[in-house]
Amino acid sequence: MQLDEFSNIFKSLSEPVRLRVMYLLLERGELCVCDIVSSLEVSQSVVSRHLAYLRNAGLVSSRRQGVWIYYQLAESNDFIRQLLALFKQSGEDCVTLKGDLNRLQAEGRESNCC
Amino acid sequence: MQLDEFSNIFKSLSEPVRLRVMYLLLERGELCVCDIVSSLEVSQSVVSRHLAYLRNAGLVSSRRQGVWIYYQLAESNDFIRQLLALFKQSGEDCVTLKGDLNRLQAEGRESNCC
DNA sequence: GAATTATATTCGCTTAAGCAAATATGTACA
DNA sequence: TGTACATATTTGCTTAAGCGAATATAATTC
Repeated sequence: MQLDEFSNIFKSLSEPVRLRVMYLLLERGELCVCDIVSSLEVSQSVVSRHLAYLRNAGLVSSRRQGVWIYYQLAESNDFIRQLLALFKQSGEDCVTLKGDLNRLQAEGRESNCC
Repeated sequence: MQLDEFSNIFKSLSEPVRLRVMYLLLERGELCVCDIVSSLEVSQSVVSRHLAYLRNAGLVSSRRQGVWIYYQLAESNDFIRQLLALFKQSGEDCVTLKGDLNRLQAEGRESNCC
């Protein structure tokens, strides 16, 4: 890994909404945009732009299934994997991240999309 | 750790000059500003501003000794320690980071400051 | 206390990155 | 074909963050 790669990864993770998205994907594996939107309680266009950012950065990948687009963590090198594992573990104590996860699970039961 | 703390740490590490400074400190423990300046080959004011940024972020601390100000890594929590350890390890393969370190060692022998 | 050196900070400027609102694209289904 | 829905992208704007050049501060030495 070269210097720009390190800084790009850290920059990708320096934005709160992107961190929240990454945490959900770390915990849940694969999610469609509408689930992320309602879990984070952030506007659709904001979520979409940050997903595009993460995709360009190579941190997530997406697949289309009908109308829905599912995002998941991209395959990545040792550094990124370990970094994300560390973040996942340390995120346990984070109120916001846990809240997102709870909202996701709550809405999963009575989902109106996907 | 809460969400802002995560994002602030990542933002601090998202800038190439700051990453280079952090790597030198990880490898060498304690350095004065003039050593960092000549090792990175970046202007004094740029280095100084990034050091201030890192200090505000709580990632480094400094002590004065006469005219010189020495910087070192600050004490920090598990997340930061592990993150930096991972970065240090992965930085082994980075041309720029290794170059900085080499220049630091070379100039150490015939140092004109500190 | 004046000159020198190391470091920090300010000023003026430019570029990147964020948001909200609006619009476009692509799929499904009648 | 047309309407509806999920998602992406564009536009216009504002704010944050970077830089170089210049200036300020603080310690040292003469």
